[in-house]
Amino acid sequence: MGTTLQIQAPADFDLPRDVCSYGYFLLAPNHWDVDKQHMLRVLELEAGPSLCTIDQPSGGKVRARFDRALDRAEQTQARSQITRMLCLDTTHAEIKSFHKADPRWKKSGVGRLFRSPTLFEDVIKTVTSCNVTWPSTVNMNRRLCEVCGRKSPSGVPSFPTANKLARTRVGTLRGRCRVGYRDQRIIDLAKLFHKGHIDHDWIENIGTDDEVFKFLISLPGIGPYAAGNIMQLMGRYSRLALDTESIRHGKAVLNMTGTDNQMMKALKAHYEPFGDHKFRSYWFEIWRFYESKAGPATTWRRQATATMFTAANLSK
DNA sequence: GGTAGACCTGGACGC
DNA sequence: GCGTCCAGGTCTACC
Repeated sequence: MGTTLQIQAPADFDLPRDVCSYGYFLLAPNHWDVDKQHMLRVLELEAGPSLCTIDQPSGGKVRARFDRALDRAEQTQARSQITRMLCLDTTHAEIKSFHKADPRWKKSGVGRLFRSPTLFEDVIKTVTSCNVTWPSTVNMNRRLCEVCGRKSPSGVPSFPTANKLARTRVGTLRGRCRVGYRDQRIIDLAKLFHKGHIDHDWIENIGTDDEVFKFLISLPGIGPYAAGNIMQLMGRYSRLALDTESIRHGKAVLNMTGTDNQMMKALKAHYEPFGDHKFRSYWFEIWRFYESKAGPATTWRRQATATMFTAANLSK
């Protein structure tokens, strides 16, 4: 008999909307069940991995059902991981302050961005999203779980821990996980996390945005785009994560013109009025564009998006 | 400080 | 089916 947890959620939290708010909800080991409108994924806990089904049956508390019994310490750990994934610690008041800065999103209520249960997983997912198209990111994450993850009692693999990736061979990551030149960088990052060289409290809560950005770009495989993205995944929305997709958005949706450098400057100026919320304003514009092309995100299936979100398709 | 080229995978395309 | 081209962000060497 597995454990079931009931987790308090903010009054404005809406599971399907707030899970299907950022692309990582489509990356393994996350699995969004379109028919049942619930999330399945394996969480790495103290006594080993456990498959967890997360839903919000009556629109109130979040329910998490596990495929094995969890002791008290594991329950605390699971609550903390789920809270991070779903941004349950982002209060209604914080969302309202975002809507005050950018009222376009007040009606839909969006404001929380889905993320991983750990900062480490968010960092590795970001590295796998650099210099590749979305289908490759989907495949890399699937293979990382299949090759390096541990299986829950139900036989579903987890996302590999920092400890595991720190001990994985370069050849395994390149040959079997197909991460390409990112192999050594992933191992180096895993070692930094595993050896405790990343101060989670400082990076997530104490350091200023400028200090944290400077630190992130000093890490292997992390440049300005990746650092900006990791910052938003920590709830720091004051910086943009600009890439070629931003250029496409600027041209197609904001009617901007010019060279790439001019476009980057214009994009920064465009989102400046949103201050500390600028990443969210930028992101929900992009997300709205994707949904106009592919339907509501709550209906997206991982493999379908692997062909949907190619530059060729989006520019059509 | 700015720029060019290498890094690697997988999709698209032409033959 | 095979070969070629291209997209994608980071890193390093060079000016």
